[in-house]
Amino acid sequence: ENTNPSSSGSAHSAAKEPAKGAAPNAPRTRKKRCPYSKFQIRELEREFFFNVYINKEKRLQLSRMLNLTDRQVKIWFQNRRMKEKKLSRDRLQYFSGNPLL
Amino acid sequence: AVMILRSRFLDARRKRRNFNKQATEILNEYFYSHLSNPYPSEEAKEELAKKCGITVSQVSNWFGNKRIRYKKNIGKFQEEANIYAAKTAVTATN
DNA sequence: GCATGATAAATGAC
DNA sequence: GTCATTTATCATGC
Repeated sequence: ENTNPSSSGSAHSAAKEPAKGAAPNAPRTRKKRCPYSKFQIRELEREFFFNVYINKEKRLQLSRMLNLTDRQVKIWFQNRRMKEKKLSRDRLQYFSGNPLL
Repeated sequence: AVMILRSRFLDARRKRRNFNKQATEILNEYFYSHLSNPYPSEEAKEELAKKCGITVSQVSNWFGNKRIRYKKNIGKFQEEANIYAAKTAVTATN
């Protein structure tokens, strides 16, 4: 369904700098958020279930398979760990209210 | 039984419910009275959450959304800003 | 139909 | 690494 909009440059995807070296001012444009496809999410979740922390080799392998950058996979795992922590907090708060236990 | 609670918990997360008028009032009061730096501390968030009857995460969400949407269209919030500016001005003089 | 709350990518401080 | 945040997107309320 979805792949990187920066699909053109395969190897080192030009995530940020569109202009060449010419631009004197570097107002490094923030990369637009692009939601990942169902397939990408499934594979990331699968690996996350295996190991909450991913090593560099699996990260590179996964990034190639999913057409994501190494950095994107790394960030995804960081965000996913934060999500897990928040889920735990919310669960605790929700069930601590003794809904009907 | 546990499954019911679990599903209820999952449902309750993405089903959006508007905050009551009173909570929105409190949040807006804080936001517009700290417009130069609308970043409540963790302690302030907890106090706001308690007063509004919502969670700290919900307070963070509200301020995040408010900051970006205010910045993106200040004109649209001008009327609202004036209302709360006047309101806080009154409380300040008292 | 937008307003609004929650979540998902992406950045930066530390 | 965590974590608060920015931003766009999603899902719902009305």
